[in-house]
Amino acid sequence: MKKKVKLIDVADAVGVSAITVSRVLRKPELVSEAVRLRVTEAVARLGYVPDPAARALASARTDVLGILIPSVTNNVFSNVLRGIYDRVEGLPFNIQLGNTRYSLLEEERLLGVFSRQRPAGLIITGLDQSHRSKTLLAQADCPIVQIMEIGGDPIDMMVGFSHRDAGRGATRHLQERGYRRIGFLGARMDPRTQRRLEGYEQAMKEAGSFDERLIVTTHRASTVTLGCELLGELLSRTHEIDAVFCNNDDLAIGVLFECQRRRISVPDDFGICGFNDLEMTAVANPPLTSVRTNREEMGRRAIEMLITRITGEPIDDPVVDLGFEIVARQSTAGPIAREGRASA
Amino acid sequence: MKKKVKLIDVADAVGVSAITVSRVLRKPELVSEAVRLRVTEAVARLGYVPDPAARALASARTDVLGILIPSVTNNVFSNVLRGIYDRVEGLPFNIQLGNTRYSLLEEERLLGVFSRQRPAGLIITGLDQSHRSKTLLAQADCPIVQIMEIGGDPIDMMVGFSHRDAGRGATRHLQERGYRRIGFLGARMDPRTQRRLEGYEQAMKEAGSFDERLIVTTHRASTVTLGCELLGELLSRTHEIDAVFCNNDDLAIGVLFECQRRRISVPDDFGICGFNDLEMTAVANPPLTSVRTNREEMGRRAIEMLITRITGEPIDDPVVDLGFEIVARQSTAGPIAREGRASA
DNA sequence: ACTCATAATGACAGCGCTATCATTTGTCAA
DNA sequence: TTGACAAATGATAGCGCTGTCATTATGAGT
Repeated sequence: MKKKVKLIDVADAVGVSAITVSRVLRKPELVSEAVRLRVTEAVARLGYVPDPAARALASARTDVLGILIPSVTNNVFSNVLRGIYDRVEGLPFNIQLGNTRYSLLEEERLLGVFSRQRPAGLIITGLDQSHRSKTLLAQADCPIVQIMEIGGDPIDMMVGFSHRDAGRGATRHLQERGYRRIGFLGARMDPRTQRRLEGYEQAMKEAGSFDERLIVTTHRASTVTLGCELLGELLSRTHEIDAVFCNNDDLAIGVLFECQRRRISVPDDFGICGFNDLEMTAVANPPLTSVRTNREEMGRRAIEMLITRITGEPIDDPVVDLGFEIVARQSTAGPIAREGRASA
Repeated sequence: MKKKVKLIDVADAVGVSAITVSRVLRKPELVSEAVRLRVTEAVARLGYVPDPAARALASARTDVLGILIPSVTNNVFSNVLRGIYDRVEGLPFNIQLGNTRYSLLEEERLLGVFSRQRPAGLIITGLDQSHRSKTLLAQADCPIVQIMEIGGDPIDMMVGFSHRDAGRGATRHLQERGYRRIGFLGARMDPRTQRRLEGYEQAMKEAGSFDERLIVTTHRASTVTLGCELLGELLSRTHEIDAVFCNNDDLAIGVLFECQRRRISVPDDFGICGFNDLEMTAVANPPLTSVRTNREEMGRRAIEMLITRITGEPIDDPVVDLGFEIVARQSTAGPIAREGRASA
């Protein structure tokens, strides 16, 4: 391994002081063009790359943007991540990803690790941080964006949408299409799923058709297979069901598969509404209605908000509501008019 | 923001020197038990957390394990990631994730960023690094694991399986089940997909049924919708097709959906074999045959190999073949005996 | 001509920690 | 008792960079 090229090596090569080279790299506007060009050339020629640790130690600041998400395998978060990586491309920042695995304790631990690094900015998922986490965030001394949801007091900034409204909107859509006995299937009951359930409950109560037996939830992570199982569970409780609002599209696809298997006709006998609008829903048979949320945009916006704050520009609104859209497809086209649903 | 607690603060509180506190944290076996206990207590009481930048600068070593993967949205890699995060939990290391987006240039750039941090270990995807990347890796002075594939000379260590063998295995499975005119659908033609195609070609040539028109590939990222489209493309070329080997399960699900739509009977008229064995394949209608690969295990093993090397223990074999398994399900149960396939 | 502001560069210290070597203390064989 | 050696602890000197202030050169205003 050849010896590392340091700032001073570049400086010596050009015949300036180390600090001038540093300035060419950090604040080029402070250096005359002539010197700047010679330094840039020498940096390239010698293959100099700054040492991030030394830089962090000396400047009490890093180029790290810390991201805390609860899962790397969940589609929803990887979509957000893609937006984040997209937007950060070409900018002088580095993404550091923390996987909290839906654990508040792990979130605290990672926040500790991150904040010791004096990040340039932080992105954290959701509104429900622990008290200790909030303390850590308050001390972090960098811009912070909470993503996925909006509501309550932002720690600093927020970008997301109201899961409660989305849950209510999806349920109302089913009601408008003529479904009455609408079930709720929820897995991985994290705070956002919880609020979608609240929206569902509200819509059902408003329609006077709320019934606890229609709600099936589990803390297990959601999968397509689980969608099949949960539908089975729901149907075993009561057959007087004519639609289901699934908390995400994996469950919805599972429900669809299970309906195919049980020869339950979708949407005539049974309506299905998913959540997240994964691309697959559009080509299923029948295509599935789902709630579209712009997750990549959420990632991009979060980065933009951080950058804006880091560069010291003013922010118009610290809370950005990205909204949602009910994408109505055939799976909720409406029931065939008849008394209740024929048993499978 | 309250003032940061430093090593020296802890040392003063206990009445020892800073270096002793450092040793309690780094190499506790060098410190007497009495002192160690008092220091540990003070660390907890004062809430001291070491500064990673200072540590990195002084020791020329970090606790960072750098991971380079081509995509964060692709299931395959997020499964590997999960294994990695699982295995690293509780260990004194931090994962730093780099997203190369299938770009060798971005891989080089990230490798530069990573190696400047003097990581404790590196995990990199695949065998096909650029020359510059290989140079950087050779200079990295830390253990390195190449994941996803095996073959060729390992830079240091490897864990994965032969994609060529897997592609051949899947094709042979279709042949054994009586399918003859077997198409190949491939998206995102990365090196691994390429080698699966080679395996397919080999099997088809061995059976004397190779035909270029049976191969449909694209560089677009694979999606379920794309699976529908590619099947359409394939069928528009020739109707004499009785099965298809899809390069991953997204495509396979899309093909299945498209078959449902075109009323092509699976598996009687048409066999479908996917790749990766996503959980969803097992509950589709009919359940899809797929090639199972243990991706989480791959992540875990990669971490274990790094740890073993970091702690200086000997490694039994630097190349670990995790193999694959053809999970035969109904979608390849075999064609109904008749002349060719009836046109849709 | 002389101040004063501005631009361009440099000297120096120090960020918080650990590697290295030095020193102190305790232990034991001769 | 004494020297030799190991165990425990400390003093010192950086790691590679940037913040801060100082210095020099340049030009404008009176």
